[in-house]
Amino acid sequence: MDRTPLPLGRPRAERADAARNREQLLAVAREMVAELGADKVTMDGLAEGAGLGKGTVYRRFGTRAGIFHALLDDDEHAFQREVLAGPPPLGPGASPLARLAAYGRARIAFLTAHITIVRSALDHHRAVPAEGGSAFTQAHIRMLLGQAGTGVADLDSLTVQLTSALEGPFMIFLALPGAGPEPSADADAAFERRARPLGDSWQTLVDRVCRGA
Amino acid sequence: MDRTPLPLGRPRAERADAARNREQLLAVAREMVAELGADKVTMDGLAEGAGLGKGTVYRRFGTRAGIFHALLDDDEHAFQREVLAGPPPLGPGASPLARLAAYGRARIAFLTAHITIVRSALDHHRAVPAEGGSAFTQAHIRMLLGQAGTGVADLDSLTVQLTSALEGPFMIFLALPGAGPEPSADADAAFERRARPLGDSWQTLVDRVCRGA
DNA sequence: AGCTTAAGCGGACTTCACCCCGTTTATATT
DNA sequence: AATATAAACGGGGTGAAGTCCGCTTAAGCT
Repeated sequence: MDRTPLPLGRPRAERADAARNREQLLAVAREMVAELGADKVTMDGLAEGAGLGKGTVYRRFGTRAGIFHALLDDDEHAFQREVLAGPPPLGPGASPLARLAAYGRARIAFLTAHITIVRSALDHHRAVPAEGGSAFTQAHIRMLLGQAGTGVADLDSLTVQLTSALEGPFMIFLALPGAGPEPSADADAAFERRARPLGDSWQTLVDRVCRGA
Repeated sequence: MDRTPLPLGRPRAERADAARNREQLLAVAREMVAELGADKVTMDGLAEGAGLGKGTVYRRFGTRAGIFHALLDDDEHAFQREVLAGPPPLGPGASPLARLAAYGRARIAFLTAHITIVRSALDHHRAVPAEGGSAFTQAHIRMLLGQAGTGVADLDSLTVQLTSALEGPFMIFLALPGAGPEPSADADAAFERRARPLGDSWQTLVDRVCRGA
């Protein structure tokens, strides 16, 4: 008889201890980020804090950036769900241009809220769209531009540039106000204050870019 | 008598040995970049290759990124001179919009030509406009936008976003074709092929953004 | 020419990301 | 329940960035 209790085809389910350890590591990581700031989180420290070996941390997350990527993952998925199936104008139903504007504002809010982790999740050894949230941003912008009928011939290049315009400021071009690595309420507040102007500016940008042909 | 052979007021001139060593280090660095690729250049290796101590390398350049920054410096200055005092449309004389377009194309060419070093010159611990070439890009774009009379209220935010749109792709958003760290003629060629479309796209972008009011 | 001193120098040291591989263990099978 | 096996684990090892601090020396002074 062939009663495989697991989905066929898949090589194997995740082992129970592995799952438990991943949760444990993420919990400890979250705690360390809150307590010490993201860039005080070391692989050794995380392993020790979780009572596990360093090798285990690497098996789970592959790289330091991977930890922060995982930390972001839940929120990122919720965000993407809103975009793909939520109410308009962020979700489907509104005009492409309206969705583009709404996406920018929402993304800016998301990045602002997660700024320290977003920065730590950058893997300096590989280009960003490879795996990160920017891949989604890029794909979504690309789709909306296509629907909007901008009259632009080379949508690929435009997409890359708009993605940069949207996410670049957070990744590299905007100095963190506090400059210090510790999480500071002041820094957060100052960053919030920048979020709205950037959102407005994004709106202007896409309005004008799409008003072509 | 008071015949100071050195500029007064300045604390002290650079010592001769220091200058000699800096040249030496830069020469060795250039050689290592050409021979091994930028990310095989280590501080230890550089020091040893130059026959100097590691402390000296750090005194001169402060950080690994500093080396590449210094390597870029000459060309960067030449580039800036062209922009500030060269012939139009890159230099002064043309309309702001024409200069903006020309600047983008020129900057893309510059970044393309220096791509590996540009990437190595990124300091992941501080935001880019702080010291790098992007500060100049940002200032220049800001000035031209002001002159162009775009009708946009918040030029600061727009400037940050356009700077990101221009330089972001090279810094982080564009995967290097070869993916390998060694300098490959193929990778360079593939990168060149992306430069022109990006330039065209930049032209469209600024055309449309400025055609506002 | 000798003296003073601040700048320059060097390399041991620390910290951290990431690798490796022998050992342990959860799970499926019998 | 016993066994087989692939996955998970752990922690020592490696390479590189960046720091420290006592020694050396170039450059100005008398």
